[in-house]
Amino acid sequence: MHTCTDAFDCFVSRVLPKRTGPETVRLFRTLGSHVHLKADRQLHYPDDEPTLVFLCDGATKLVAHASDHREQVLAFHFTGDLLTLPAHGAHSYTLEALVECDLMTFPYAQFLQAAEKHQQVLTQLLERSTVSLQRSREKTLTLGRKSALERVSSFLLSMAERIGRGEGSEVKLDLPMSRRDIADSLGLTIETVSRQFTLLRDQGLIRTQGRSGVTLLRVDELDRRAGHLRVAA
Amino acid sequence: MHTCTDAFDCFVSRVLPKRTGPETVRLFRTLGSHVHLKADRQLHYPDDEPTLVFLCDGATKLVAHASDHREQVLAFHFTGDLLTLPAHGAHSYTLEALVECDLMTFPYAQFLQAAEKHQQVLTQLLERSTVSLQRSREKTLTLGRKSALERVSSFLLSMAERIGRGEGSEVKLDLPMSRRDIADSLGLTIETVSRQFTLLRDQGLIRTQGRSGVTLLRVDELDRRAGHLRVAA
DNA sequence: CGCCGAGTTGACGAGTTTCAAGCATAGTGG
DNA sequence: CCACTATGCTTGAAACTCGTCAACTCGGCG
Repeated sequence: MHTCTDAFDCFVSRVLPKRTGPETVRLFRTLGSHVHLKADRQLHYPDDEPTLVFLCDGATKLVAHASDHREQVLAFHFTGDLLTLPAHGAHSYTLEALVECDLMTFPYAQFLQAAEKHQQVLTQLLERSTVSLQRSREKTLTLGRKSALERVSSFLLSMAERIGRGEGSEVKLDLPMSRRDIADSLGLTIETVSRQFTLLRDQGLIRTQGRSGVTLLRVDELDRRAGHLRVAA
Repeated sequence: MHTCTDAFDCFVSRVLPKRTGPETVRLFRTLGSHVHLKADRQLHYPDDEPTLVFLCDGATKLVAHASDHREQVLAFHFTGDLLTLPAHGAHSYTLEALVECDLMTFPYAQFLQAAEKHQQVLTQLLERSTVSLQRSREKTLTLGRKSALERVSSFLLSMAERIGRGEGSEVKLDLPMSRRDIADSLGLTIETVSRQFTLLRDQGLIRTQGRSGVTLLRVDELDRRAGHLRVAA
């Protein structure tokens, strides 16, 4: 469990550049608010302006809502991630906790204004925004052109990269999100996701332990199932 | 037709902040290269590093390639847009001209380094990157959770916003992309796209003139077909 | 005016969703 | 500590949307 101060220190050390002066730290501290979210709770924020969120500890999902109660998970975030929660437009967006979370929130416009005098902060923001864009683009390809099996394989590989613990040639995962979250992230139904897990298990590419435990046994084969381009070699 | 210098001036006036000193202009000029692309040609660039591209004039598509010759259009760009062409990772990316184009290209890392001393340039980059991310997220929702009719309606509305000419309650569009490009952008086939156009035409929501001309007759109804959230009112 | 490629339309089939039932898992209380 | 229960996950069958294949039409260019 972190205190509010710990959380901010965490933010400073991860996002603000090294050797940030104490007055800069104070500046950003006054802009931010610390929020603690229990699992399955969502962040409340003014819908008329975007919010910058730093995830001090935990895991979250960014959800877009369309008409008819349909939901699409746009991204998952883990400890140390920085994300922008968009203002509501043609669709609305919410940030929901997958597990108990500590986060720092900043009004986007104010943060940006404060950051203008600190290039290194801007650079950090830009870099993280670029990473988010890159992930979003990968997701676009996945949703637009891939089959259910390819999507689930891609998902497992991408999670392995972000929260996997390598053990020899295997990679162990402890997924904080439910099958529903995975389905909403991949544009599938929970039933289809479940069927693909079963398929991969039957083919000996993964093993599952309980609801959240997954072990990737054959990363190379998963890569092929994911429809990744073969490296010309 | 623009000369190389015109193109750069265009870049300066649109991306660099007003009142950029002449030495700054020179700095960025030396980093960039001017490229002229005929329709259907693609930009060649070193695949090991990302490239920053400013579209001085024309229209382009950013395409991601998966295995098996499948293509996904990640984004369309029009005159004045700034975009980042990612380095090849699990998938490869190309930028292709939809019509004759003038563009300026910059090695991303070098540009960023040069920009570090010019906060306003960084701010511009960040702002445009954020817009791209926002568009990409909307696309994610579209591809993940919408039917063919909703996707095509969303597409038409988004194009109307970017390149539409309002005429009374109608909006006229001159689409620079083919049905194949639209299909590749929406994760559908050309046949399905064609069928949705026919449906919307039969319902009196759009009119088509030739291959590229589309007139949106009932924007409100298209909004409903697009699955946008009704504004609570 | 005629050609060629882009776009449209139709019939059929594959893959995913939907609906329904049964099972496992993790948390709860005896 | 173990049975109980609620919830999430898995499995199966039927329905439906969209993709595939094929034939045909239209529009723009020589």
